Amino acid sequence: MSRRPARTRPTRAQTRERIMDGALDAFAERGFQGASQEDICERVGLSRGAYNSSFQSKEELFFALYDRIIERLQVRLEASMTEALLASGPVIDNFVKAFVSNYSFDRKWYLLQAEFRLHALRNPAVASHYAARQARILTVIEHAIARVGEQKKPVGPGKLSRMARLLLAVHEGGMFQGLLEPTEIAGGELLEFFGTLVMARALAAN
Amino acid sequence: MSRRPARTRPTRAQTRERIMDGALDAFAERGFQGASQEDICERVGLSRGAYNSSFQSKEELFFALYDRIIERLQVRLEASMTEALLASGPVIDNFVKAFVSNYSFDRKWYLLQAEFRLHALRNPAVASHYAARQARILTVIEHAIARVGEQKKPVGPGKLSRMARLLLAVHEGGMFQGLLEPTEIAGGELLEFFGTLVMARALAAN
DNA sequence: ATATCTCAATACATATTTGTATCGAATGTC
DNA sequence: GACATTCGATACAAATATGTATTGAGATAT
Repeated sequence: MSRRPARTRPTRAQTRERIMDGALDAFAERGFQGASQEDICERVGLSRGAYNSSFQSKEELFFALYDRIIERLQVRLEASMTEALLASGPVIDNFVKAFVSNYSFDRKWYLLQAEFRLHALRNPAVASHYAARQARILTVIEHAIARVGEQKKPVGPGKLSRMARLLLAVHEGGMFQGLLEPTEIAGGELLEFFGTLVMARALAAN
Repeated sequence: MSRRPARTRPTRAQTRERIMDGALDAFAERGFQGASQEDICERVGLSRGAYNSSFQSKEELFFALYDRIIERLQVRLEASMTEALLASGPVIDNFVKAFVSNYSFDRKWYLLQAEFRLHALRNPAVASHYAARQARILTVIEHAIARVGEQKKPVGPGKLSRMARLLLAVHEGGMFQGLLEPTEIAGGELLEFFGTLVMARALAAN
């Protein structure tokens, strides 16, 4: 009989996930450099042994964490984009709404993202990694914009790329300002402002 | 005879400045938390004694450094804005050009700014400080936009505020993307794209 | 069932950083 | 010119973080 005993010990992958959960909180609260191993571990009730056994270096943990976030983000973004484009109503509005509501990561996500950006700017190797990830997001946005444009007039590829980047830039900046001064301006407000007021015109006059 | 000997020792203010110079480099390269006292000091040939004698804490140094940068920035921005508005040619173009060329801090400045933003988001006390500084920049931008708008139709205050924030957001995001992928997109490109193509329309249709 | 192996907790040694104290040189005052 | 004071360099001590080694419990194979 090879009946296995009920598994009591978590799998390797599970503890990795738990460490990453702790790291997300710790990084958000104290920053990448400020978060110590102990810091990360005690948030999820693990010891530094688990940490060092799961990750070779802090960099590796950081990458893994960022990849996990980006992948989830991309999936959600893709889904909501296509959905918005198929829905009824003004396609531009749907598009922006979908973007705001689904790509608006929360505070922790923003902090991690910002942290990773800084890291990328300082380290060329990380920069290419980040750029590759961003490229995937940009592609999703570009597709969406292109399909919005179809209903008016096709958008040239160069312009498409810049518009996608512009949208991303507005989103990042808007998120920050929304987090910094929640009473002054809401998180997605700038992006909606940009989308409805400005971007619609740009496409209309394309 | 009270003839003073030639001063050989730098003034307190001067050494403070030197420490801040070192801090700017160190923070840009290794981040706020990553930069050690030794790190900062040896870049400008001073000892930790000077550091601890000049600044009570790292926070204080950080604030001082940021304030110094923001003040210089504000002055330059104000000057170039009024100049651009008085110059001949399309006022919108002048405005954006002036903004891009004068408010485009270099890599180090961007890194410090980003670092400070993160710090602000994590610390409420710092957040209000940051917001106050940003408000000064926003005011400058708002004035400029208002004056641009005068030539078309007055811009409402609510819209003015959002446009100023939008401009700031685009600038920040554009700077980052330009620094991350210099071969893909130039530093001020997004902002110019935004300014000439999009913002002009928004104002025209105001 | 026994043996082997893996994973995670604990303990230990090391390195890095910071804060404090001390000391010498430069400055300004009387 | 002597004296008190300030500034900045050096030395010292404490705290914190990291990496490695060891150990015990759980899982897998024979």
